[in-house]
Amino acid sequence: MKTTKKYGKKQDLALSMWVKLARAYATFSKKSLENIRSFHLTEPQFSVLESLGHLGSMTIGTLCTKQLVSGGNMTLVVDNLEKEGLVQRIYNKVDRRTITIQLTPKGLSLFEDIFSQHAKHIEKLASVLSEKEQAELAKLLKKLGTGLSGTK
Amino acid sequence: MKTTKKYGKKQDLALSMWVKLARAYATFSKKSLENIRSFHLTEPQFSVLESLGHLGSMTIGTLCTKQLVSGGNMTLVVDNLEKEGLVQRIYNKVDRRTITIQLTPKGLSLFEDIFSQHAKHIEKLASVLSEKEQAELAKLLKKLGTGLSGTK
DNA sequence: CTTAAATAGTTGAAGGTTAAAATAATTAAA
DNA sequence: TTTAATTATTTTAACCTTCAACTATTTAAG
Repeated sequence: MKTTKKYGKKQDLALSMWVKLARAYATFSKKSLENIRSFHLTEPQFSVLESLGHLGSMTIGTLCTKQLVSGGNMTLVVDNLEKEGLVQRIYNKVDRRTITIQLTPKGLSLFEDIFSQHAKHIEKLASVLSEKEQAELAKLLKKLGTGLSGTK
Repeated sequence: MKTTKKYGKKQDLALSMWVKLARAYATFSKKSLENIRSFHLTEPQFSVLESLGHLGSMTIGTLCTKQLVSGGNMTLVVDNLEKEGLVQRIYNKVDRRTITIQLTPKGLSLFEDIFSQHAKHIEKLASVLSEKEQAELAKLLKKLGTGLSGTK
């Protein structure tokens, strides 16, 4: 294993947990990405389509909040989706600072085509764990994630 | 919640688990990164120093395996660490295709300065969960990670 | 030995990522 | 109202990331 026991019991436990979280995420993410690439999309592009498809049109800023990324980043991802003709920018009349992103017909059609396939793929990957284990893992991850969000 | 229940019970469970894994990782990673940035290092630079400090000098290829990244990537990260005078390339005589990366005195000194601080920081973040929960989470994450590694 | 295949690392192109600075528009304060 | 502060998005610079093509070296086959 990576972390040699050198920092005391509590710290070793925390470091070990963090290493395993990072590795599990990296491995799962890589497998998921293989599937996404087969649709000729990048991971962040896919996530944006997913948000728009499931929740409807929203502003750049809202997309940033959902995906936990910076504004500069989202500008580029939306640019690239727009080049592909999958989304379009709608300039709002009410508040002219905001821009709403919506799926084009092509984008909506793609969304509908690929998401059930993708869900099947995720299910298959997760089946490394039993349903009970998945539920327990989800519970702990949620506690960790939400607990951290409030941290300084 | 993000995933609206539309894909059947098993798929919803898997999707929900995957969303929580991604969020917990993103949040923990962001908090950890704040600490790393205070040492004027990027995350991959920090990881390379960690490997070299804990495990000793190794080739570019071995670093790639440890960090699960591509060769082209590691070339750049090592370039940037070399510019900072933290590591150096050692051209091997035995097999002239390989290059060993080792810490400079400056790099070793930095490693020794920052790792106990970083371990404390990770411990603090992880303390959102009890020790028992951390152990349980680590166990499930390990099973997921190693189980996936063998998947097609 | 000579050629072919495999291995280690670098390079270049295309995207993603952040932080900081710059624009533009809205809201609040004096 | 005029000015100041805030909000939404874009731009830029620096770094990370992968994949595919390329160089150099080593190993294996004939």
